[in-house]
Amino acid sequence: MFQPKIKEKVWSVDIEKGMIELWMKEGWYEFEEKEPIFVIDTPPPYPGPFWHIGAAISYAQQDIIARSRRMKGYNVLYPIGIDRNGIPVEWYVEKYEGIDMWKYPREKFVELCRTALDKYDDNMANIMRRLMLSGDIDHRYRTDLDEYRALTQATFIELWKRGLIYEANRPNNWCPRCRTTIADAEVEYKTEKGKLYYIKFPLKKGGHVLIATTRPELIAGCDLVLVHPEDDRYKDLIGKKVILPIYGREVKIAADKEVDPEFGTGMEMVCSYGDSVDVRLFRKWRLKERKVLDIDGKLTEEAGKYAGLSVKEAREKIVEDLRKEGLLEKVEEIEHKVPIHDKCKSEIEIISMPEYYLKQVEFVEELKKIADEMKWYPKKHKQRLLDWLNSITMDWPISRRRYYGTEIPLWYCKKCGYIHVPKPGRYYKPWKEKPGIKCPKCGSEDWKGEERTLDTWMDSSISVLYITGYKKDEEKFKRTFLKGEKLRPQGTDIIRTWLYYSLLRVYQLTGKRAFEHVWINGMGLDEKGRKMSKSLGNVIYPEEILDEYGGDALRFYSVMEGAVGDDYRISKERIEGAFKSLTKLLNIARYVSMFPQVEEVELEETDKWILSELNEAKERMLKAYDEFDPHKGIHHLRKFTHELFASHYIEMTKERARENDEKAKAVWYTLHQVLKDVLRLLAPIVPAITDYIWRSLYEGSVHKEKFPKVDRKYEKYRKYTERIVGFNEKIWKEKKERGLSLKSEIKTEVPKELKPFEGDLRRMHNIK
RNA sequence: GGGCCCGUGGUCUAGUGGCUAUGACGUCGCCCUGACGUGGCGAAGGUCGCCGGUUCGAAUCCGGCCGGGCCCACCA
Repeated sequence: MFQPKIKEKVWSVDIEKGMIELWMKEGWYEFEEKEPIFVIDTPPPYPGPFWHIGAAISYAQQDIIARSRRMKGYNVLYPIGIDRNGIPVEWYVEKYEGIDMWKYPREKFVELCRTALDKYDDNMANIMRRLMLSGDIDHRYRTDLDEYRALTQATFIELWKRGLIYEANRPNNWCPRCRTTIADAEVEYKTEKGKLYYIKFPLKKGGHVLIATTRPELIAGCDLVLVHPEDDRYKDLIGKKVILPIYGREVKIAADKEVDPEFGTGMEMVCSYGDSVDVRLFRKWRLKERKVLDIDGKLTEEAGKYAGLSVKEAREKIVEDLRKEGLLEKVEEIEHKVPIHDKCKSEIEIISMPEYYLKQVEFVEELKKIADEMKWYPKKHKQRLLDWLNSITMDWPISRRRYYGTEIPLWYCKKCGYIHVPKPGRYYKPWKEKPGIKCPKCGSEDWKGEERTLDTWMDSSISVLYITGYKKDEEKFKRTFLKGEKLRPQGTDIIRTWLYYSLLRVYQLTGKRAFEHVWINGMGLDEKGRKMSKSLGNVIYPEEILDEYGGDALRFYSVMEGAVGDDYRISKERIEGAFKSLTKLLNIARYVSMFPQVEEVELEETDKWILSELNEAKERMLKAYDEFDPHKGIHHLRKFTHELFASHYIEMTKERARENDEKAKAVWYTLHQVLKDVLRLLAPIVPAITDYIWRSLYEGSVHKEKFPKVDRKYEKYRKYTERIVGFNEKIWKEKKERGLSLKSEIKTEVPKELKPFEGDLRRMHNIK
């Protein structure tokens, strides 16, 4: 009699692995036919040899949302994807194959990229399984599939036909390292120590003025010198001319109130292009652009004798020359911000190139409305999107001069320049395919295929359309995208890229807002609150944690730890603490498993009391799940389980449970009732241990269960909680102080408020 | 320069006007009972960032400051 069904006394990673294998065999989480539908547009991670533990944790948190929605009764569409387009794999191939992309046959290079990506694809999938993501990992989509790229191209073609895409030759952010134009959203700034050079510019009428600049190498591109209109020092010079040092060209002096008289000498030279201010000033003053830099970031013929030098070399050289000529007045050390490419962190130059643009400026107001309509978790991050929307002043350059991306599906007639746009639906590679038609304008068959690819955000930004069957399965699209609730979970770092571009593209294509819910997770930092990076040597890899503590412990830890949307520190010590909680849960179940399951019988007061507290924990936890923030409910649930249930209820009823009468059955019934509900409530967070326990004791799997219903039947019993806990603690303490064992007899009175529980309390404490 | 967020014992965390501020992890004692490699009891540890205001009463509301983080922006 009363033998536990659960044998293990300690939770273990091996049991967890066994559960994962079991689930894989059973094949789970097919998308079903029923409604309501809940769509989760999970960020497809980029494959690589290492996965950041913080990223891994955020996927676990998304899975908790998916599982909790399922248990709430939703049919959850939760696809898993891998993002494979773009620059990182190109670098990887260049580095590990020791080749230069530009000097390598494109077709072969693309093949090498694919092979490299495949190598890490499985690695990612394995970590996802260990994290116990309940999405369809086996049928994960990839953004470089022909089908996916065909959809990206189809959306390009549609927007092209609607006149939202155009080509223009404009100054843009140019990454010399990656040899491509990039969008403002991909630009970051870093603070750097730099030098401010004070240079003498001779005046045409004689004498000279002093101009301060950080970019002396760009003097060749100078087409205007500006002063503040109210600056008394220079009022007389407005309209006069200066002579550029080295080059001898004459340049006009003009007044513009944007000039800060306090900075440098209060006199500014405007060059093509030192920074984004120059770009604006060039447009404003209709200046003549001179291409001083080429695509490799080297100076051109325009720069005279400095042609062929890199920016750095040219700067040193020209400073030296100026010094020799006595034109360098002084050099000042300053800190300034330089724009860098978010992917490769190298400095960006502003260069004019012909690029394709997608209109975005005219959509900003509508997108602000959409930002307001969506529910944000947590609310505060909405501001980041609004800030970004408010800073958009130009359209989105979408063409990239790279190889591993979705090709721009266009051909140009070599004879008459006609642009051929193919029919949507297929995946086109114009750099190696012929369109197979005659030019409708001139009849020529001589075409030049477009060689550029699209910004990878053009692909990723339609993930929610791809997963809901847009342009492929109208029925599915209607049920999921149009009728379902859609959630976008993602990190703070990609609000202005992935989130913004998704909202823009989906709105342009469907006229709808892409999501009802936006859930923003915080970033995982190291134990001291610093970013994890290889250079700091503070990186923790998910495999390490998964091998040592398992996915359940990591998931439980992440829920115990931080509130949604805030950064949090990752601590092994605390993950270990989470693991201990799992062992405690296992042992609670082990105890319960000693007793048979019975039909509901007449309950004693103690039983009703714990059920009232169970309901309280339940209500809090369910509410937390509703708000996609299980953290809000988990502390109370843990307290209920470990303290009220394990320490108080179980101890109070231990004696009664060992009888074999109706009163014992009441305990048995209650024990199982509580355990089942606790398991159901915890199942989304710790899927392995809850299912292990469930399958050991009950029918089926806990993951096929629904959340328990709220039941306030015994609500009034909650008022006893404080007294019961207080009374028990008092007795424990008293026995302790008197050196008595907990089993030994004690003489005391049960307070009259606790009369309903007197029997259980007397047996528990052995009160005579 | 503008904006946003945050600031509770060593660490994490509950708590949006009201009993001596919650709990966890960790630390230090003691104890072990038949679900528990665990558990129980106890101890140390916080002027709830600082200052002022509102109020009978503030961690909680208001203002200012300090500190930390983030975003945006034209300092060449």
